[in-house]
Amino acid sequence: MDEAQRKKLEATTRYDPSEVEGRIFSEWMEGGYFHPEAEGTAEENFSVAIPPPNVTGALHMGHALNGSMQDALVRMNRMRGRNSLWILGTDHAGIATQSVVEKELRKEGKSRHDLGREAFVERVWEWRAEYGSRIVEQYKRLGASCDYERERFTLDEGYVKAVHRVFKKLFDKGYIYRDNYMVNWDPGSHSAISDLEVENREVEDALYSIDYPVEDSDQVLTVATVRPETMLADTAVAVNPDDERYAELVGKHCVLPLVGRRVPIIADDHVDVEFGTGALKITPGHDPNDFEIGRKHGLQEIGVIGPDGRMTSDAGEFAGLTAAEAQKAVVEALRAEGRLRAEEPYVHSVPFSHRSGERIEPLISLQWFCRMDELARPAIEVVERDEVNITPPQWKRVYLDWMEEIRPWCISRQLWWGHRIPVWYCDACQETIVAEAAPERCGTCGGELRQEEDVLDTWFSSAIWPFATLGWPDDTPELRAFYPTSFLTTAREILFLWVARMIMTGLEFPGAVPFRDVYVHSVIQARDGRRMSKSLGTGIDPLEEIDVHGADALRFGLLAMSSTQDVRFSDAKVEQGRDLANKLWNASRLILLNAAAVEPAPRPTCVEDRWILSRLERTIASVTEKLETYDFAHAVQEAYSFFWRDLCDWYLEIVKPRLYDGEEEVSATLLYALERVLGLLHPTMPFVSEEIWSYHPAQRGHLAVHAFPAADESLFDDAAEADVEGGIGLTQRLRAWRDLAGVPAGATLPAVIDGVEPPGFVSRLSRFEFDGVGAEPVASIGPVRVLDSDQLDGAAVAERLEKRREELRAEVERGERKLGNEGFVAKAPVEVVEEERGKLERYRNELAELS
RNA sequence: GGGCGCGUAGCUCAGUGGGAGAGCGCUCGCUUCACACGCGAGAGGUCGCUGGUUCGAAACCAGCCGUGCCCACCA
Repeated sequence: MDEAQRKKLEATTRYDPSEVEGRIFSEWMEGGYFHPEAEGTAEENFSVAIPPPNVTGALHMGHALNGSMQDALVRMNRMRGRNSLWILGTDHAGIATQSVVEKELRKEGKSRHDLGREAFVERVWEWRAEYGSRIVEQYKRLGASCDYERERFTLDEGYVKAVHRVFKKLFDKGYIYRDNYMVNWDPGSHSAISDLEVENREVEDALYSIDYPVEDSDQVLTVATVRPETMLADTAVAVNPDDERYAELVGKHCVLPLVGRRVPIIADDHVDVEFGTGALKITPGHDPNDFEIGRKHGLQEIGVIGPDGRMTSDAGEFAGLTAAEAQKAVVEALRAEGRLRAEEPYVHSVPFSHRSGERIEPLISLQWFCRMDELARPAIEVVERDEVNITPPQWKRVYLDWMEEIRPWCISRQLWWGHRIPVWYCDACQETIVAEAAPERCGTCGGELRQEEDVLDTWFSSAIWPFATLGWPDDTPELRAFYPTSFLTTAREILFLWVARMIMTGLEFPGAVPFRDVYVHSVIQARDGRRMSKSLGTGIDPLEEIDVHGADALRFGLLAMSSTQDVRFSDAKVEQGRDLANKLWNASRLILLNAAAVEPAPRPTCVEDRWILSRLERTIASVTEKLETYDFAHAVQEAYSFFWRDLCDWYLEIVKPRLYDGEEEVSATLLYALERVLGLLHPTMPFVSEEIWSYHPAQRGHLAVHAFPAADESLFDDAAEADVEGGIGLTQRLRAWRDLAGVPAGATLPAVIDGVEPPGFVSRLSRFEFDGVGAEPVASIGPVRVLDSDQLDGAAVAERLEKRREELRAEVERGERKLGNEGFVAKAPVEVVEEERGKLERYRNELAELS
């Protein structure tokens, strides 16, 4: 510490994160600490792949929490000397990014179709060049020690190569195929989306009952539906095979009202006898269940609603109407024909697009699919065998259940922004070519080729993130040094969407699990318990919290509030973090400005020294263990409590006289403790710990690459802990007695010791002189006999005394009752009974003294 | 319909069988030479309800009530 530093330390009584954080971060970057060489093996090294945020994204609390946890472990391992890589990058986020740019175009009065595909995609790249680094910069504000030199993007050149390789391989294995199939059509993004991008919401609709006349009879079959407009595409009516009411109708036909088409009456056990009339209209073209039934029975598939959400020409007179308009018109027409039997309100759950928010239109369309069964099997096994460990453990079951039920994945999207599917068609000879790189001409007939228009689901590329970012499919040094990665932290909502798929592709391609541990972190809710969401306006901006309280405060707060359950955002916890940073700063000022010039080392000379060293080392052991097991909430709270309570409230107060005296032993011990506390806290509070470290006499380089403390068990000392904790307890009782007896805060009271001498600090911290003479004892607190003096108010003392007697009587009564219970004495463990006896005796003795 | 959580001090949350805890808030006292983002001392909980297991339950079991999330093709 030079003179300028000393002056600054003396003058700065308040830690100011805004002055520190930018400067410290630049120093880290200049040091190149976050950019490890690709050396060694994945076994020796430590690596984490960040869940890539959307390139359109802004840092939200989920990122901030997840980032704080990853950074804590990455920093801890880096400090331990392991070659540590935290790979960072962004996801091209097909629909989200395309929408942002389309919105921009709309402001200019244009659509993407005005530009054409090529120009539009060019435009999205421009957008990305301008705005795509926002979230990366925000991770820097958080202090995340990612390797910013190895930043990746899911559409960059090498990544495209990896995606094509995966597509080709899966196609060659027969997993990827093209089919006309029922998909979730999102009219908002004009694309198919996967099951996982659909959310069901409760909606109040009307349930219509419609009479379908049975051919050559005066009977009618009444069907119930919430979507009467789809009756135009009905190709059957189904009843349950066991339903006796309709047994003789099966095999006959109905005649569709309005349409006039003959449709068969079929039997299928999907039909619920109890529901409505027990007759179900079958619309294979517009309902997922009906689609399955239709395929099973070989029914015709008619589509009356098009991709634009409007009725097609097959809808006859209703063609051109939107589905909603058609619904009204069809209902009116049915009413007019007297076919509408009933209409009643009906609440049911309806699929909506998670992407655009619009109601999903189930449609049959030509899409690319990936069969999942073969990929899922090994991914199930590695989790069953705990080769991939999921914490908290209840998520293992959830993962396995979902994987057992996995269905084909619709991987094509009707978008322009994304990985264009590497498939080419020859119109001349109808050949389909799947290739990793664009072929020149058709290999069969030499004809012109036309590339598939669709792009891949964004999650298709995210699924290979842990190895594609390391250079796969090439055999790169990075891949050898950092794959498999060490662990993954994630929000539970992407357990299926992303985590499961990474495990599947990891096993299929590099041939090893992508990570050994998956930690599913808690969800931080808004202050009022609702979800944090942009649309609800309930989001809390982490950047604002960083601006106001500092990154360390936010990191501490988020970790502290993130127990395994879901938890509401707590300003108090962030403020607790802010206060801790300030307390660290000020306690460090006390030590650094007063310590003698000595080497930091444990140099205990008395019981208090042995006590604090024991507590320090035990805290290091415990906090470390909690960090390693992803118990971040308890880790930070325990570090807080050791530092604030034990070190500041007690030890620093105890040793101040020795410190001011320039005593070398206590200086060495304090500098040692400070060095270790800074190291211990650095993974969770990197900025303030790094800043303070720059003033520490042992500082030879940055704390970010200084050794993380390993607990020194030789300093554990049960006897010293017991002695000092006894002294602390006595001090607290003495202080409480003074307060309740109305003694002025500054007064020193005379007393004598009758019994075991307490540790030396008790007298000073409680402001009692233990060598008082002459006066009568008026109170007894442990071994301390308080002597009468003119600073005491007799009435208050008497009142205090009586209160204590009351407490003791209650304690004695409690003890007697417990020990009088024969069952307790006979069945409880001996040590528990002995402890009770000891306590009872102490309370009886004290009560006797006071009477 | 199935699954997983949660209900502990005014608030947000710890606490998995032996005397109810933390942070914030509140009350009282401290301009004590690191820190008022501070120091000291307090007040404040029939641990959702009802049964059960146990010498002993906030904790274990059952049921109920309340609440949140995930999954699911009953029109």
